[in-house]
Amino acid sequence: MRSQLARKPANTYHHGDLRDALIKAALREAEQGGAEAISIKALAKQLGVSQPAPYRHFADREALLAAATAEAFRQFNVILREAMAKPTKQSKLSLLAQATLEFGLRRNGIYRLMFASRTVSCAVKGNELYAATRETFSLVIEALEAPAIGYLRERQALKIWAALHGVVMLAEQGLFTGEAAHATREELVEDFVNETKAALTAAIRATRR
Amino acid sequence: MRSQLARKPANTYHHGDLRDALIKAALREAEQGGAEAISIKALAKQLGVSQPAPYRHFADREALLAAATAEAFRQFNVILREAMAKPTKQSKLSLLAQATLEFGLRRNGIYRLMFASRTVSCAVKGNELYAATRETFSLVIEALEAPAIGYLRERQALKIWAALHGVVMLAEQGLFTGEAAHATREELVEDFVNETKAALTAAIRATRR
DNA sequence: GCGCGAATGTAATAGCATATAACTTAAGGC
DNA sequence: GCCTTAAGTTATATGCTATTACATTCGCGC
Repeated sequence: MRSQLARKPANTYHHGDLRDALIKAALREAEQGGAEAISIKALAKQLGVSQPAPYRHFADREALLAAATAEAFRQFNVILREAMAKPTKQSKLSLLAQATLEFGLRRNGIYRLMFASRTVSCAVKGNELYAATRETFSLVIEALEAPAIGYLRERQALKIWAALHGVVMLAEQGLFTGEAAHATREELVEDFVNETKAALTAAIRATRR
Repeated sequence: MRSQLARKPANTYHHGDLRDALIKAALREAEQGGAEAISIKALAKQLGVSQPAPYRHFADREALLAAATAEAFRQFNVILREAMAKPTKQSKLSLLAQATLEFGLRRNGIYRLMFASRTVSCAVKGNELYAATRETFSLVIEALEAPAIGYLRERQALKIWAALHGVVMLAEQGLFTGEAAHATREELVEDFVNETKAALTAAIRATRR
């Protein structure tokens, strides 16, 4: 098992860990230009193998994208977990929200790959991609720090996730310009976070009575 | 100026309105598979012209996508306007939200084209694409039916837009499954609408005092 | 350690898409 | 009516995906 980003040594026949190297390299490419920037041919050249070699590990380009997307979700999950564990006075939800915004903007190519519908929608139960996305959802629920009340907690998790996702997408597309620029992305995110907290405490109070 | 979806008649040399026909045909393709489904070559074949013919009207594929995206935004704007004009007891904001959700899901290929970052982010001031997206934003502001209070109205418009966009995207990717499925997309959207209204009335009350 | 099957990589090639260059046809102003 | 120019055509270069047939190595049973 060799270093995962390495080219194949010139005098060897087998790369050693091509599958993993392809995924890593694909993510590196996606960092800049999203899914479109991922070319099987280019990756093969980078890694020093012939063009068809990747097809030994992935049925087609879609399969590689799916694997790379799953890996991206896992990396995202790690970042969210770390963010929530940060020792600070801020709530877990606020930390998760800020981390999501930062990831979505600073690593936008990868973020776009993750939500490039075509790929994610091929996530089926039992899939590694399915598992990774479900874990993200679990982390959002965890960030709410609220007890289960019917499915209200799940509902709030979905809402805040959707809101965060929307902010990232619109921001990336330069729709925060003109008059709209007077609200920063961070402000909007904090608004959503506070509304979520308010809705949760209200619901909890309601059930106590 | 001939019918815009028509093929070129076999015995003529000029198509007559190829530019427009290309945009319309591109949107028809995008309806199914988003931006990726748009192929210059395929469009040319459909319209009965040679492959390079489209390049007389668009510098490259990106330019065609940008034009198609602008047209999609204009069609979207028309739909939003019609929805808000519907005679009903519901608020304009609620109508706009429902229309957005429906458009985003039922015509998802086109919706994805519209927000395929690569394209939208090339919207520059003075651009037709820029104009179309700004008009969408204006419609959201209009839907709020609220007076201008600093930039608070714009901020709420951005928030609800982002939230709606997020719901559409997550829903399309099948993330409303499992426990999450207990909240329908329509419910989430209505939640966001109500929170927006509440925030606005609160802000208006605050300034009156 | 030897042999053999499975895994992995290569060379050659087909097919499709973007894009450019050089040439042709039609339209419209003067 | 001529002549510029917009619009379309044929031919072609380049790049990507994917398949087929062939070559090499790994590792496991013996």
